[in-house]
This record gives sequence, C-alpha cells and structure tokens, in this order.
Amino acid sequence: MDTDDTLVLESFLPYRLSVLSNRVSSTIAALYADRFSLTIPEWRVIAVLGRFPDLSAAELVQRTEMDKVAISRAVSRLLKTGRIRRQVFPDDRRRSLLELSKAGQKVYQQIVPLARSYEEGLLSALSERQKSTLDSLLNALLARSLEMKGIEPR
Amino acid sequence: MDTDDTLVLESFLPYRLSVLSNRVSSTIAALYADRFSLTIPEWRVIAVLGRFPDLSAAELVQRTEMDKVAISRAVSRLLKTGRIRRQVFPDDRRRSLLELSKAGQKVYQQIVPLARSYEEGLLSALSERQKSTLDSLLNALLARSLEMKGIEPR
DNA sequence: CTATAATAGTTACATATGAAACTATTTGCA
DNA sequence: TGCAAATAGTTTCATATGTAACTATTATAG
Repeated sequence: MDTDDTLVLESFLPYRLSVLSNRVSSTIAALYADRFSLTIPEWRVIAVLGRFPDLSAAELVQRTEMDKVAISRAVSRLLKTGRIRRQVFPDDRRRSLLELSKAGQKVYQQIVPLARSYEEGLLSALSERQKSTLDSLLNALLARSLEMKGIEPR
Repeated sequence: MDTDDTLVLESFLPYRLSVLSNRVSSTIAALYADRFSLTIPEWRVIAVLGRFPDLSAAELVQRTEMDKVAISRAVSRLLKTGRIRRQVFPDDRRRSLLELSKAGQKVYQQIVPLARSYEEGLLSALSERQKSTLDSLLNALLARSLEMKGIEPR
C-alpha cells in the first residue's frame, strides 16, 4: 500500500506518459532517420503538407503544434533536401506557401504505410473496443492538459 | 473519410502521445522550476530516493528509465544544491550510495502533494472506471512499445 | 501620407541532450 | 600474481531546442 506522503514514480501518470511517448518517438525517429534521413519535425511537416498543400509556416505551426522556430528549421532542411518547394505569397510578401515537391510526395507515399504499420503494431495489443476507448481517453486528456497549462495549482 | 494513402496527423497515435506528454511535462516542469528550481530529471531522482534511500546511480537508471548521463548530471546538480548526499560504497569504490539530505526530504515532502494534485487535476476529466481502464491501456502500450523497440517493420 | 504597431519568419545565444570516449576500480582467469 | 575484460560513473563533443532579438513587410492611427 502506498501512503499519502509517498509517490510511486512508475504509477505516476506524467511519468508513464513520458516514458511511453519517448519510447514510441525514438523508435519512429530511428525508423525515419534510417530510411529517409528525416527527423520527426520534418516528417510532421511532410505529413501535413501531404494532406494540405500550400500552407504557410504559421498554418504549419497550428496543425503540428510545433513552435515557429522548429517549423522554420524543419522547412529549411526540407528545402535544402528538395522535398518541399516554397513560393512567396504575392498578396503578402512576408508569407510564403509551402508544398511537397515530387521527391517530397514520394517520401510521403512511402512513409505513410510505414507510419500506419508502426501504429498498428503498437495497437495490436488492444481489441477494437479498447482502441476506441483509448481514443476517447486520449481526447479527454488532451483537452484537460490544455486547460491545465497556465493554471497554477495552489 | 480518410483514404489509405493519406495520414491524418492529429489522429496518429504517436503524435497524440507526443503532444500530450509534452504538454503535461512542460506544465509540470514549469511548476517545479518555479517553486523548487528543480528540473524533471532532478525531480525523478528525488522521487525515487524518497522511496528507496541508498541507491547507486545504476539503480537510479533502472528505476527512472533515464540514461546514466542524465542521472549523473541530475545527481551532480542535486549534490551541488545540497538536496542529496553521496557516500562511497566501501565494498566497491566505483559505486556510491545516494540518499536525500534533510533539505532533499523537505523538497520531497512538499513536492509530492503538488505532483499528486496535478495528476488529479489531469484525471479529473475521467470517471473512476475510466481511470482504471486508462491504467491498463497504458500498461499494454508500455509493454508493446518496449517490444517494438529494436524490431524493424518490413 | 507617415510613423507606429503588428505580423511572418529567421537568426543568435544559451542550455539541454545523447553517443562515445574516458577514468577509476573491480572481476575473471591464465 | 598479473593482465585483459567488465563495470560504475564522468566528461567531451556534436547536435537539438527554446527564448528572445532581429529583419522584412504590412496594417493602422493620426
């Protein structure tokens, strides 16, 4: 039994989430790095541009939940490796629109099944019912975690 | 509807886990930094030593799932700030045993309720039944994520 | 109009992190 | 014994990351 003035780290939700997320991310990162020389921020940008072409950097910030510096860096690497193209938006020359190049589309097409297959592997321990439960629990936690940012407990 | 050659980032489990874990960790990190000038690795070391005094660095590695460099750094900061004490283990002078100092115990006693209260806040969106479901789903995912490290999908 | 503020994105700086090399000590075995 | 290999922990180095400062451009108040 666990007394009230003790904390069991391995049962502590934030810790378990961190361990799980780090394991998952580092496994995937190794996968993408090996096969495509792609970091996770770069992959996220590709994933979003694969669905929504012609986004600005600010729109990528919203859709990836990454900050603008991370986006800027990922974009500049992807430009350098020829996976995306950039054109200045004529109506507002501060902004520019980004889209996958042919090479970027190819990466996207190859990586999507890989990503799905990793996800399936991870979820293979769960029944369909459990998967859908997980989905709603994560939604609830994501919402709550957002509320709790910037709110200080007494 | 989502076709087979497209990936919806915001439904992709690794992405959602990462967003959730980052939100939670950064909220907690800010909390601990503000009140105790403590990083998360330092807090983890304190949390474990609060329950298990006189561990070696290698034992901390196991119990925190952090690597030995991170442990070494956290330990050296905690020594510098007087929160833990170290004594060389006489039978094997490579090893040393770590324990909380008085100051470290005080931090531990103050921080445990804070950690619990954050966790409760996060889980307050869930019923008791959902909490227990979450617990087993996380266990399953943690186990699966471990298996999937070092295994490469085709 | 023009000066000021706001916005998009980049760069600089300081800190964090992980892998590999290193030091000190102990173990195993010829 | 005594020497190679293993182990505990630290340091180094190269890279990653976040905050804040910066550049360029556009919007807005006077």
